[in-house]
Amino acid sequence: MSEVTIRDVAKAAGVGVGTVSRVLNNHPSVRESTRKKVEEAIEALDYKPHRIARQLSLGKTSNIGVVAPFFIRPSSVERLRGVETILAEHKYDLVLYNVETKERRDQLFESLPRGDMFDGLLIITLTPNDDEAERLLRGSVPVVLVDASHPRLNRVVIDDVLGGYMATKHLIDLGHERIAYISDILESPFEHVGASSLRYRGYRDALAEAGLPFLPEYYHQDQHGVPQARKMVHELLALPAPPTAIFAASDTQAIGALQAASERGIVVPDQLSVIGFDDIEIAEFLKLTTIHQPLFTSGVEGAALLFQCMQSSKLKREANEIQLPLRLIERATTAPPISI
Amino acid sequence: MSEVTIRDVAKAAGVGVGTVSRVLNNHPSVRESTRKKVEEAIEALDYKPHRIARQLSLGKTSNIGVVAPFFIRPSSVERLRGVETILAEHKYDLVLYNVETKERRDQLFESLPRGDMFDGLLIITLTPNDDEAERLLRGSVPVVLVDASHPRLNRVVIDDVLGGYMATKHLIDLGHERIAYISDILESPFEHVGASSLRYRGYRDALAEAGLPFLPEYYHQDQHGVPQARKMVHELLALPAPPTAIFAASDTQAIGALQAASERGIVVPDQLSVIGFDDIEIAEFLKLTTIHQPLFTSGVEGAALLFQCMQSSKLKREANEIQLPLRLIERATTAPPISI
DNA sequence: CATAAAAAAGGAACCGGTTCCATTTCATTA
DNA sequence: TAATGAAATGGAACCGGTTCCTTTTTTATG
Repeated sequence: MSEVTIRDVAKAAGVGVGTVSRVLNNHPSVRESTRKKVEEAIEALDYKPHRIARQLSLGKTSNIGVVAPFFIRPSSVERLRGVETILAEHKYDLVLYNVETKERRDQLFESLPRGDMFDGLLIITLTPNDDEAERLLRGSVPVVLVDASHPRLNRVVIDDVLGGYMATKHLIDLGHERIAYISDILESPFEHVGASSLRYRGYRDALAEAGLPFLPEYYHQDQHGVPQARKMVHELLALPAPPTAIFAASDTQAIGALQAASERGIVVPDQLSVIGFDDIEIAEFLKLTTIHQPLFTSGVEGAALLFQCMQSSKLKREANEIQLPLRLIERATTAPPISI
Repeated sequence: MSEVTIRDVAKAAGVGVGTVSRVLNNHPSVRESTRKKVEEAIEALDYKPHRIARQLSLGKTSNIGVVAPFFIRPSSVERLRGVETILAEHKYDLVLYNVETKERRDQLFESLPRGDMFDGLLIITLTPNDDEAERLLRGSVPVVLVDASHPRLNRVVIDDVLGGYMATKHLIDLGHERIAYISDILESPFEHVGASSLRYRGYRDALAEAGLPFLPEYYHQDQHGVPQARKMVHELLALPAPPTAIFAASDTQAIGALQAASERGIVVPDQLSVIGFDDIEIAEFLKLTTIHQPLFTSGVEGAALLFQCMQSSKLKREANEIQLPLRLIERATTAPPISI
């Protein structure tokens, strides 16, 4: 409808296009009387500048791109909320790339470094391999990873090994000896080295430190999601010597664990302890013991770091790493095991 | 980095820019040998077309815009998932506009009709007033409302009055006579006529039909969110004659209700029935009785309708309305009241 | 082999902004 | 009042694609 261009405005106001552009961008060297004329013409024609044209001319989009396995992870939503907070401050818009399949992931890593649609890129929970990292570095826009890591890229991370250790240690301290670990698939096609496998390392470390044996049958992995976790825990609880405690690599999976337990009439925490990871919003309501990681904050920090990089994009300094703290939140799903 | 343009490619391949463009767009009239030359040059220079420039030239963005009060409503996430499904099929990208404040809402309704950043606009859970609807209609891109309604705009809706009626009727049928309703603020700054006030109408209708009095003290409203709902329900349960059943306008608020009840040692559903609305993902896990609305489907249908409009944008036919069905899901938070 | 018709290719103009440079207008000072 | 410098303005060129019109090349036909 509104095909009013800057030239139409210029004509209507009886000035040149340059002057109209200067008015639009609050350039100081426009006489007050001229500015008024132009503003009246803009008003009269209901002119609004064409953002795409502006972007092409400026070589700048005022968008930032966010890639995330968005809908399969409630934690992504929380992170994105943090991102949004910063974006709103800077008047940047959000272009969202959701990832649910490996094809989509690869296609994005192929096309995103181009970066013509945004001035900065935030990658959440997807770890690039070395080639991909290289491409991103060569690309024209700054990149920040959140909940993913690569030595050559800016990143906001947590210590997943420590987190796995903390969770397992908590169960050990309560007196558990038969501790299972459930997680999504460690060799995930999504991630180069995923968080779950680092947490797994922490789990193994804690067991080893306590002199507890690692039992392969206590370690299950499947796609991320409540129903899959439920199924895994059913299998665990059907073992001849079932675990007395379960460490789930995410709260989502811990929910599946609680579900399975409840379906078998097993009372948590009396007969089974469950600890999760993330501390997503409903964790509190479910009274789920978990390792809290600052999800919202990770988004805020990631976006802030990205803007910082965008400002000083010239100086190719070292890749920054921001590490956020973890915290054990003891609620009501863990307790000492039943004494025999 | 990659400032390779189509002219560079043309030079390298020893052809004109037009030919390169034709190769890029699979135009038939390019000789096979020429195509090969060009493709080799593209490969050699690692050329990727500049999307913004393409958009300006084409007057088409391959983006669709989605506005939603996104992070305050888990239901929006589910809807967006549906939208994404369709988008991925069509190779469209998603530009997301989150709304958390009235200022932001108004600013968006002011600027979005311009529609230069996307080829179609989806508005979720935000109801435009008549002026805003008019602007949207005059704008250059098709618009579809999801979970919001305006007679002149395309929309995917549910019958909120019926939903409110169904929830209340369920409680009445169980034998409840003291039924409270909690909701977010009816005269919300976000919405012209919000869903909550329509559900409220259904609530009143059901009460009236059953000959039950409407008691103002059984009707509370506050900002949307778990803690606010929790507070409202604490107040309700502290009344001299507290309600025996609560209808919450959303599952999120129902969760707050459950929390408050549990904190007061009131057993659900024996001493208090709670019914929600939406059937968000955790509702099943919480065994929450609720009115199911097709959230995911609403996104799918909304996006599909939008693409349909975008295809046949010329013919200004009537505004379509797609109404999705509601379903009572009886789980474990409602039961007959205790007989006195 | 000449010629007409069809196919392929070249490149200017365009999309709608911004910016830089040249030019005009204004203000200041002698 | 003229000279000088500063401020304000006009508009061509540019950003990097696409497209249309024109020219060149190829193919088909007599």
